[in-house]
Amino acid sequence: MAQPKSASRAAGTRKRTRIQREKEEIILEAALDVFSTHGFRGATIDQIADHAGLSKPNLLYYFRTKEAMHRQLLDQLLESWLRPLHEIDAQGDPISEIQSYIGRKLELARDFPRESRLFANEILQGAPRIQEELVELRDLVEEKAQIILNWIRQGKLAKCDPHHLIFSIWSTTQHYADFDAQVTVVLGDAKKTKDRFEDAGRFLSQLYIGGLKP
Amino acid sequence: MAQPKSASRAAGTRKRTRIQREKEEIILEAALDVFSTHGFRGATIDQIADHAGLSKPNLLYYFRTKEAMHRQLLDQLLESWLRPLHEIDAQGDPISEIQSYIGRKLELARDFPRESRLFANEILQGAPRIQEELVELRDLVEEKAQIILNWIRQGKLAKCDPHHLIFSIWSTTQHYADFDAQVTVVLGDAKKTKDRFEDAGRFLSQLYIGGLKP
DNA sequence: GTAATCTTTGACCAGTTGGTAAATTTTTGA
DNA sequence: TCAAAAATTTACCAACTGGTCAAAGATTAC
Repeated sequence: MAQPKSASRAAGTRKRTRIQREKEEIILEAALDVFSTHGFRGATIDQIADHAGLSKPNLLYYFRTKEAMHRQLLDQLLESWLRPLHEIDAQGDPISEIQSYIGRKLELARDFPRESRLFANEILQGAPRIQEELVELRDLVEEKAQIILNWIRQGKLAKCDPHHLIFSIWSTTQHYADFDAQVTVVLGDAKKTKDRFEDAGRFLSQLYIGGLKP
Repeated sequence: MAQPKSASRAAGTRKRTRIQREKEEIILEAALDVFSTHGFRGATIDQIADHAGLSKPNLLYYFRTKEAMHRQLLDQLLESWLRPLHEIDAQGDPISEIQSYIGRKLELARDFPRESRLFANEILQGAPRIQEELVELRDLVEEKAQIILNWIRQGKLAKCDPHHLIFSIWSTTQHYADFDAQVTVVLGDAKKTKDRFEDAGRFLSQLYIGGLKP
């Protein structure tokens, strides 16, 4: 007999079997595909099951609800999402710290566009399922905003509002993942993804060096 | 007897009655609310009907399908959406042309956030319903990119990729509408919307003046 | 080998969804 | 005023939705 109580508790404490680990990974991969392009409400369990090549009841054996899949994806996402901001070093050179922050964010947008869109969908729809996590994000932003303010006070950076500086970096970098459909039409299919991100990196580098030099 | 064929053809050629004009406006207003927060697939006709204070069949008397409402919203949107870019004047002063373009885009984000989110939702989901319209957008971008390139050749603007310049302006300005839920958490509820957009305007002004001056 | 456990499936269900049909009520124009 | 047109409502439907259940099939540990 099935034991959904333990098996489907993906983040459970009981040790998971090999099959559990494999199937859960397959399911999350499929769920990421579907959630990131249709949003939570627009996605259906059947779609995810199709993508995963599993039956619907089989999916629900590993994750008790659609929301459980969504939640686990978001939880996994947020950690890696905040890491680049975390890595900003108060001891480093301000301009190059910000440059490499932009570089790391661009890499994330290039290598994990689905994750970016999953997050964008959630925020766009009012962030109903990640209010708590956003508080964590706010605290991290506050911490880094203070570092930036100190840099400004020390005359190492042009005077500016650090919050809006961070917002602008988020938006310009994530734009290439979230609005990929638009970017592709404007630049033409011919432009390869790799070139596109290199061009973007050059442009943003120049923009922020010019705009932030004291 | 009802004549859905003509009445529900919202953009029809037959002259519309007073009631038709009023109700269609009410419905589109409600549809904008719902579509912009849930996306096309996530929105239901019942929700829109509730928002509009009408019965579901009554809604479908004015718009034959859910898709018809969505399409009309997008059609109306795109014109006003492209206007700020249209207004960039090749004869004007480059830096101040770009400054006022940013200003106009920020105003749109402030005054029409739902429209911005409707558009964002559509692009995020791969722009399945507005591929044709995006081609129009591409041509306009190409035209303005040429103007910017000329400015650069004349030494009036720092050398940069005009496409990515436009992308960065789109993303930084629309961010305040599309990611409002996140911005509000980070800045705190206390910060009034008006102040927020003024701060953003100041920051972006500085960033682009510094980054684009030749 | 075999019993206990884990995995998968097919049949099913109640609620929701987009949309329809016909009858009724309201508005309009002569 | 009154009939034609327009607007609204009630009742309805088939397809889809998230999710359940019990039974059958596959693995595992001894």
